[in-house]
Amino acid sequence: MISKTEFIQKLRNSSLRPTKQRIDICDVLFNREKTFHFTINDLFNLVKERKDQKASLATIYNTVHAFHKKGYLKEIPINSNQTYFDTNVTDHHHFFDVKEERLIDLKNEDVGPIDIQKSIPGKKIKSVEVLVKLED
Amino acid sequence: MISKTEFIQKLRNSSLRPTKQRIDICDVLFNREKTFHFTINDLFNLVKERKDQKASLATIYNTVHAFHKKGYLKEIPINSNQTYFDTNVTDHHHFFDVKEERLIDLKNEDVGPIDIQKSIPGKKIKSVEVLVKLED
DNA sequence: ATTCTTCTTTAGAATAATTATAAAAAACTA
DNA sequence: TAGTTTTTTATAATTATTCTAAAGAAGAAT
Repeated sequence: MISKTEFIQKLRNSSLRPTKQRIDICDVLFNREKTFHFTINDLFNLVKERKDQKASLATIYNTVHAFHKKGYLKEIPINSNQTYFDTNVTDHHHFFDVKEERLIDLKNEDVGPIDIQKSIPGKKIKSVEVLVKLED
Repeated sequence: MISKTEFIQKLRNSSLRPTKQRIDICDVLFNREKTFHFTINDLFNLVKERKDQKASLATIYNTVHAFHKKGYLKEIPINSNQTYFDTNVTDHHHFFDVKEERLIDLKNEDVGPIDIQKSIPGKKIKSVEVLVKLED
């Protein structure tokens, strides 16, 4: 359970003003047992459900982008009509159930080390992500 | 160099009528030394450049979807404003240069075997794709 | 060839995710 | 409290993609 004060601290440390909306979004995103996957729309609805506060869709977009930029959220590379984000920013991979449009975490240990034996001059590797598509 | 007749054959075998537009798109897509990555817009422009024939944007969409469904094109899982396709339908992976928005093939051999040590009940693996993001 | 049926193309409208805008509100500073 | 900067917000703009329905092309039957 992360306190409001902690969120305020963290936001300040990231030079993001701790607005009511941002604190609320933090609470929805990071006060959970497990990390989770969401779309902008998911998050918009989750925030809307709360009685205390609401945030406009534009704010959800702004905040998610700000958090992503700061490294508090990870974008999951899949082709979908909506962009998926992940509160698990550690190095890991995903299953994607194409039929149900559902993402499932895949731990690094469940994939084993991936050794990229090719390099591109002048470029370095930023991330290595595995996407495993599932079917019935 | 693949002949028009061959394209017509292949289209017929796939129960796709060999229209002028489809044959032209085949020529643009498959009559090349190397496989390549493209967006709908790229393809639209490539077809437009040709003097002999032009195809509407809707036809480009229709055809790409049809070819994808038949397994002649592969969709590359990345988050971009546009969807990328690949004429290389063999099992392989990609580098994505985020800055230049450029895709580069990564052979299976350059990645080594990927062993997914987790399974989801009732589901089987359809594909395993690695995306390596590059930065400067 | 001619007619009939089915599939395809096409322009344009519709949809939907995302981004841009600019004024009002909130947060910070002095 | 007044002044400055950042943020929120409603709304408009943008853009990739899908839908629609009419015209055109391809294939089949005669």
